[in-house]
Amino acid sequence: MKRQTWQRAAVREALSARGGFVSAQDLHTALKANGSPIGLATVYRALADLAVDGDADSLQSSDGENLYRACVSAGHHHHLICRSCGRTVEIEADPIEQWAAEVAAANGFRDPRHVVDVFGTCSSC
Amino acid sequence: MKRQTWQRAAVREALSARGGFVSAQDLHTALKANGSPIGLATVYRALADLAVDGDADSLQSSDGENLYRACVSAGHHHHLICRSCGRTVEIEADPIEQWAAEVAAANGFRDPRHVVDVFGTCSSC
DNA sequence: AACTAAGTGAGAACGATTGTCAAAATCGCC
DNA sequence: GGCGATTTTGACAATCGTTCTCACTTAGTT
Ligand SMILES: [Mn+2]
Ligand SMILES: [Mn+2]
Ligand SMILES: [Zn+2]
Ligand SMILES: [Zn+2]
Repeated sequence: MKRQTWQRAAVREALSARGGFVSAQDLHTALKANGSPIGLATVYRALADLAVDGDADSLQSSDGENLYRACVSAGHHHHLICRSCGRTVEIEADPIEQWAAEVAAANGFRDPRHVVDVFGTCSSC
Repeated sequence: MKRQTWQRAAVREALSARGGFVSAQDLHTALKANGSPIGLATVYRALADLAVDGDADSLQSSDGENLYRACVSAGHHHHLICRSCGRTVEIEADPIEQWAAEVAAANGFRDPRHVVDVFGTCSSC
């Protein structure tokens, strides 16, 4: 059974406090800066769990880091991410969902998953 | 000026010989298995150059590896990739191109780029 | 309180990628 | 063909994000 620890709560809360996407390392640094003695490995584990449970979105940055963000909308969705400041807008992509399913089926691919993220420069940047 | 070396030619050729996406390490292993004394760092450099020059597609796998593939169709396109055997189909995504541009503009994002890849299990797997 | 399985964390280990730098190879030129 | 300036190579070290190890702690149960 999954146990409730102050560490997981702290990660959850720190992630929400941050607006956009953060790396595990940055979140760990932020937590320590606030006096928390939480371990780095624990932050990694908590974030991975949150992502699995659908409570956080995750994506890899262009330089290979895994970034996490407290999920605001439930269910499947995609992201519009500012490549300068990290500001993120969650977007629906109804036309894409169907398109992905169709193109997979048309080529004999089963169990399709897709990665659809749009990067750009936001109006503030 | 860019010099022509047998190493770059070998990487180019090995990449074409492979059908789908390969990691630098795997391609290096394949080259060595064929008797080539090429160095690993050189394979990394050659692949990066090919990608920059538009002669190879690149993407990061879900576990963070950079994968490369000899580009067959010129211009912008997307991929349908078998997560089991790496077989890749290049696909057009006309509906997505327009959708991405629209959703970026609607949210005030400039200079939009998008990542659209569909993963699945191909009919042979 | 006692028990037990799950969770934690400091540090080691890992793995893909990049940096270093002396030796080797390419290209333009004579 | 030979020369020299410049680029490229490759063995190896270094980086860096992430995962593993394992002794210790703790949540949840009885
Ligand atoms: Mn999201
Ligand atoms: Mn392609
Ligand atoms: Zn921005
Ligand atoms: Zn396949």
